[in-house]
Amino acid sequence: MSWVDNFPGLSRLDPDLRRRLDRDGKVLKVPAGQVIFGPGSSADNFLVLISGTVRVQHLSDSGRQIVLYRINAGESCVMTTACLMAHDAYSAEGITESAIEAVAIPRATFDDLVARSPDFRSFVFEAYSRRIADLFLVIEEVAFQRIDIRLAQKLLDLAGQGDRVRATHQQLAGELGTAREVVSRQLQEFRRRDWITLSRGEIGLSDVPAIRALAEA
Amino acid sequence: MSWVDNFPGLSRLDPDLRRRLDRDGKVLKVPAGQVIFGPGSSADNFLVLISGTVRVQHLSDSGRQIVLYRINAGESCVMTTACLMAHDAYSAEGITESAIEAVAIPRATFDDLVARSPDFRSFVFEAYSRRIADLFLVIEEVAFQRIDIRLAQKLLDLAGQGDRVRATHQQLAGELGTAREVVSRQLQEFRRRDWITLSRGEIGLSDVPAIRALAEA
DNA sequence: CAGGTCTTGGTGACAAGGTCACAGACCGCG
DNA sequence: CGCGGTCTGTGACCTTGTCACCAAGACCTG
Repeated sequence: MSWVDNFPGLSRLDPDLRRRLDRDGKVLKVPAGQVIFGPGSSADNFLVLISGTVRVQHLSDSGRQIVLYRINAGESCVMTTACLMAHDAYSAEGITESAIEAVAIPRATFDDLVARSPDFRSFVFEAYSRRIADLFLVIEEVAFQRIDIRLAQKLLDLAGQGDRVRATHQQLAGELGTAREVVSRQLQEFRRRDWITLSRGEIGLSDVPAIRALAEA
Repeated sequence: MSWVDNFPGLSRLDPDLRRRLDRDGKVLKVPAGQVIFGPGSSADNFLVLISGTVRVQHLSDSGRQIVLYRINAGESCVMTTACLMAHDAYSAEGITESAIEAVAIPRATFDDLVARSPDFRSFVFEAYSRRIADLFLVIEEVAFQRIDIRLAQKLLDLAGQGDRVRATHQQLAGELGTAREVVSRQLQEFRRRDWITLSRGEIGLSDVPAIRALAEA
């Protein structure tokens, strides 16, 4: 039983290629809140996440921030890979949101696997496809969607199955690429409608159906 | 002499792989203003541009539009490729801005070249890197940059070496992902400062240094 | 040429969102 | 308890987006 079994896209690989992955890939554990890549740091590896999540965000010169996408367990950091391949500056940074386990696959092994395995190739290209779709969605939302709707979506997203969100207004603003004041005001409006309850660092969702209705408007 | 010679990234290929590209790649000519890919149409080819440019844009439900990037001669449509590989809907459309010549490389040939040639792999990954950087830039601009600065940049960009831009206000709005009225008002402001002259379908740049100063602010 | 129609551009009024300034509430800690 | 740091609330103001409508130019057709 090796980490490779956690990846649906990789489990079909040839036995000897799997052995190669097992042998060359180094398992890393990183605690929460660490910057694992960003402008400056150029790790020379293809990273694949076994557990935990990594938030990828962009910081503007003006100090504002936007979350581009999250890398979840079973996914890989293809974006960084492309930039590393092209020896290019990657203008986003990746931060661990929880403690993570990841496998670092050296560039040479990555290249070899791409060359030898159609399954590995489709693993890589599917990962690209998902990320690009994520970026398109971010552009669509930032350019054309109302902030109240985006905030409602984000609250539901961050709450998951539960009914509360642990985040400061500043953090929510960073998720959406807007300003803290805007989030504060929208949350006030939601509270006025009795959709949520507010306390320091936490938001309780008391009328999920109403929030969902707005999010899907 | 074949089209392959036009591509710096491909000219280093092995002679027999180049022959394979020559044999399997079909040269297409498409007139200006055609939609060559978009939601619905899923061409099963890796496209590479010999001449002309293709504008890739996204249409929102609300009828607004934004230009994501342009594919120039010597570049390829990697984004579509990733989505095709993953059998995924591509939510942007590509439109020829001029008459183009392109080479369509069948999926099987593409896959084979990725497997066999390190040079072809780096051609593909570099193309990804460039596109991803473009998308990051779009997100940064839409989310954080003022519209007057973006409009100034776009005017300089579209003017190229010349001092005039042939475009309607509506088209400029589509470039920037904003509304036509916003562009009209900003252009009025620029004219009030004697930076530009306005006529139907055309903008003359009379004070390029001033426009550049704003664009670089 | 007159009249109709479509495209393009201009503008006022208003709504939504971003910026700035500042105040008050809460938190942990000595 | 008092103090500094973080988090939240809010008013004023500016920029951007939306809506409604009009006018000028282009183009077509009888």
